[in-house]
Amino acid sequence: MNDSLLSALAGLAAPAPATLPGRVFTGWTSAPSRLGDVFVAVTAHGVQFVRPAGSADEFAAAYRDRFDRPLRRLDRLPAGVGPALRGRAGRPPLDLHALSDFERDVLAATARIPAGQTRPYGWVAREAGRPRAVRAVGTVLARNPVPLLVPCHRVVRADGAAGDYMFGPARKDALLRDEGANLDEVAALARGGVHYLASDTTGIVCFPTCRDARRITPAHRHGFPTVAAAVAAGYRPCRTCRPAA
DNA sequence: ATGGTGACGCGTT
DNA sequence: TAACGCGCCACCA
Repeated sequence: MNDSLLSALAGLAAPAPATLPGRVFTGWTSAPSRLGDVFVAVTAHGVQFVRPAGSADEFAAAYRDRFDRPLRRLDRLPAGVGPALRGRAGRPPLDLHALSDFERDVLAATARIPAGQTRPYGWVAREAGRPRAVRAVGTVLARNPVPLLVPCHRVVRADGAAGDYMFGPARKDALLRDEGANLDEVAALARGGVHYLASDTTGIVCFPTCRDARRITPAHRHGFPTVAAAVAAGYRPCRTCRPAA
């Protein structure tokens, strides 16, 4: 994930003035993405929504009802949005001012998951500073206003299953495979009760999709069902993927 | 040992 | 306010 997205999310941590939502100009357009053509709503601050193609009429009606103003059709997206939607490195500005602090924290944590890697819902909850709000994280991600731009498809269930996805579980799986995620290996490990991998040369334990875990030489690789078990065996949690302590 | 069930938990509407 | 949800874990058969 690129730094500009992270800083954009961080910058939004401060609540916007209450008057802002009604004053911000909004337009929409359609754009090609990794999920096919999508509807994209944009304000002066950045992308506000990414939704399935065909959402325009419904969105425009809701917008008129709420703000008493027509929704303008745009002929182009802000710089960086198109490439980011198509899965290339981009610098998509985001407008998430309408979200709660919790929602922003959840999306910011999700944005830190590298392409091709996955993290459990519980990991996002902990990273967002609410370790027990696991189910609330699921609620937030189910309504992620900017899928793809904030990669909620990289958040999976703790038991190794993919979990649900707003565009369908099959799409979630396809997106992850397209990013090079080692889903088959992860599934095979999970079947054996292994959810973490450790290296006896570095003494570090990782999530199986962590780039560091994937470079562990087979002879030095050890599987564990929990981080606690790995720690008890003398390993410490990876600083990159931060598995639960 | 694997799969189903319920209590639990939390932020939001 | 009570009910809801992209979850999690202990417990059971």
